Amino acid sequence: MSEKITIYDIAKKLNITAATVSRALNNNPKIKESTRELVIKTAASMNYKQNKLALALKSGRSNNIGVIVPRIDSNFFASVIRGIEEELHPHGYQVIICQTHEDPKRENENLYTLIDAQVDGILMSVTDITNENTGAFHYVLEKNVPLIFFDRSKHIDGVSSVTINDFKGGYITTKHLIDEGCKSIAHFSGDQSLEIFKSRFLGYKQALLDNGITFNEEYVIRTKSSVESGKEAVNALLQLKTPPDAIFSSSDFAALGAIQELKDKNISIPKEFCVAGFSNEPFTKFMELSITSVDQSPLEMGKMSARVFLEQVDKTDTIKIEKKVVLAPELHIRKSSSRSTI
Amino acid sequence: MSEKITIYDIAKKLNITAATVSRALNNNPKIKESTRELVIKTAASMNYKQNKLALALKSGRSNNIGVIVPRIDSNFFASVIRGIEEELHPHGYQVIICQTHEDPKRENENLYTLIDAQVDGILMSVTDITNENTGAFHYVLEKNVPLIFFDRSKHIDGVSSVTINDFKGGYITTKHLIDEGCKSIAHFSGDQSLEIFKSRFLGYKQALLDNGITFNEEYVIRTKSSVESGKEAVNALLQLKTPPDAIFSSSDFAALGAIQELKDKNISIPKEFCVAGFSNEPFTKFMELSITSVDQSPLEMGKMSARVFLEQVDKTDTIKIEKKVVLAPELHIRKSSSRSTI
DNA sequence: TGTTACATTGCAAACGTTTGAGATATAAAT
DNA sequence: ATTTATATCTCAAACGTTTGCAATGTAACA
Repeated sequence: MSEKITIYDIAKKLNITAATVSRALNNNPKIKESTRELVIKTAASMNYKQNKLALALKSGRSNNIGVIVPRIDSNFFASVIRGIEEELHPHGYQVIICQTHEDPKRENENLYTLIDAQVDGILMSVTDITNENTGAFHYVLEKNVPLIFFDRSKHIDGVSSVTINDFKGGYITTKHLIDEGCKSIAHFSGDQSLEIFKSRFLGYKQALLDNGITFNEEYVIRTKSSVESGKEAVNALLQLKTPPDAIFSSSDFAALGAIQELKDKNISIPKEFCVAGFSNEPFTKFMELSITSVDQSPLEMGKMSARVFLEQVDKTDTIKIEKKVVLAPELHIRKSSSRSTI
Repeated sequence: MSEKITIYDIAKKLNITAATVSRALNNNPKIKESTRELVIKTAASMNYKQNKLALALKSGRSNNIGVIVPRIDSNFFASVIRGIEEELHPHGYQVIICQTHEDPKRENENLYTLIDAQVDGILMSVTDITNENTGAFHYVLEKNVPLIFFDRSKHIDGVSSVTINDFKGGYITTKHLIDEGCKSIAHFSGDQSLEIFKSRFLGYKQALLDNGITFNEEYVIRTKSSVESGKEAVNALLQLKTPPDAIFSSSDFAALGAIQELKDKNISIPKEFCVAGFSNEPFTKFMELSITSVDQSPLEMGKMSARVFLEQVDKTDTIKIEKKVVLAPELHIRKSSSRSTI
């Protein structure tokens, strides 16, 4: 049943050689038009399909690209992947996805596996920037496989990245809270070994300074990206001698947790307390008390990463162009921080 | 820089043949222990990496599996993919993802592309069951590549599937609404050419009949899975001579739209009107007025699909085992339909 | 010493394609 | 008629593995 037919089968049928068949199918100009047509026609009639694996082995290119993310079931990463897939699909690339679950070991393992599987490029979001074991990354670079970071990046020579301006995201959000009349603004931060969280924090801090508000170390709390974590954090804040009157959270989930807890304590939002999140998760705009949040345009980020990859691939120049694309964050102001419109 | 080293390089260095190297590395018992150790050691020292493409060409197995979904940036599909990836990763499979955007043409194209890329199996959610052009599916089956449907399935001989019991999902949800005292229950349905929507509708209908409520054709509205569509639909319902007092929606998004519109019209939920959705999207439990919804356990569905694939692969028996796994839906009762707890 | 058995290793084909270099044929130019 | 150029095609190697079969070596046994 369904035996694989190769260019040899076509060649035998037409009494020509496999090389001619190959050239005919690849539109090589050295082939006479009439034979080309004949080959193409009989190839079709014999239901010939090119063996991609053989081609990959011969050419060394698999037409696969690898994408590594912490996890795929998050709106942000799923959207980025969608962008990547949509941009690369027309170019004949298939997308292989890997998850790290925030584990540097898994990250390394995925990198090695992808390279060993001969992918033509790797697009990834780093899990832990402090991980000094950059062996896997250099393994990628040695093999001359384009490597592109998106969102969570790491400074490595010759590696391009597509990120958003997290500093600005933190800045404009904090500024917005100040403009709404908030006097003491707290901050929920993620793991600051990741540059995105560091930058959001610095943007927050700078906005405070620029507006004459003294920075208070006590107001910065390390949270995880979960509702529960947000609840715990806001409770810690409320037990301070001088609790804040606003929160800029690096996570929409933590922001939601804070809001739920504040409501439980009958603290009115946004009148007494304002909250803003980050990522523009779908639920933030669905809530009755919709949540102000920073949009990271994940779809665009994915497409842009893919485009950077396309520029990079095929450039066999040893002079790698290191491209740094920085997208602009967009603050979506909603009820959780809109005192003016009430 | 970084020349590819092959088993021939190792062989040359040790003055043995490549075949021996290959066997040594693959733990073939015909190789003397001492040479095996020697080979392994020098392979490591030379930084040898097996060429997966060559292996794939030789064996005909790529160690890739394809996953086709309508779109990846939906919580449900992303979670299924996560489940698939986590189950298959330990077995050395990589996951290639493709999107159809509900377009049967794209679906066919993806099927052909994946087969041509020599994947070892295809796990997919169908876009349109009425699509009579089953050529691509048979192409897959001819090649003897395991094909497994998840969630949205299609009846094809020899194809396994992993779904949830949508009929039951529709039934228990409707029954729940009846138990809460709702007398006239409307239904938002998706494209009934898809079995999942047909089944949910039938479950809904059956529950009505079993409880002495006459089925009313007017109460069934075809919606898209969007907030906007839900708003339009509920408005249509409210303009009927005898509007319903509850909605069982096949989409959480449409359910949300309905709720927003009902609130706008000052109709109290759940006192005057109950709403229940389907899919258990994250936002349903985050809302202040949390939304009752049917959980489809996507993670479990993904893992189960992967397991079915693993059972199927390697079974070169022409007798294909056609396995139909049906998971149980779980109703998460929340505020939007809980009159009793108020 | 010759035979047998067994453990190791080598040889070469196979997977299906691409591609540089050589071969043949055809036509044009001298 | 001989050379030159060009168009078209064939040969064979290469990509890096795996694997059936043959070959070698060694030890035991008769």
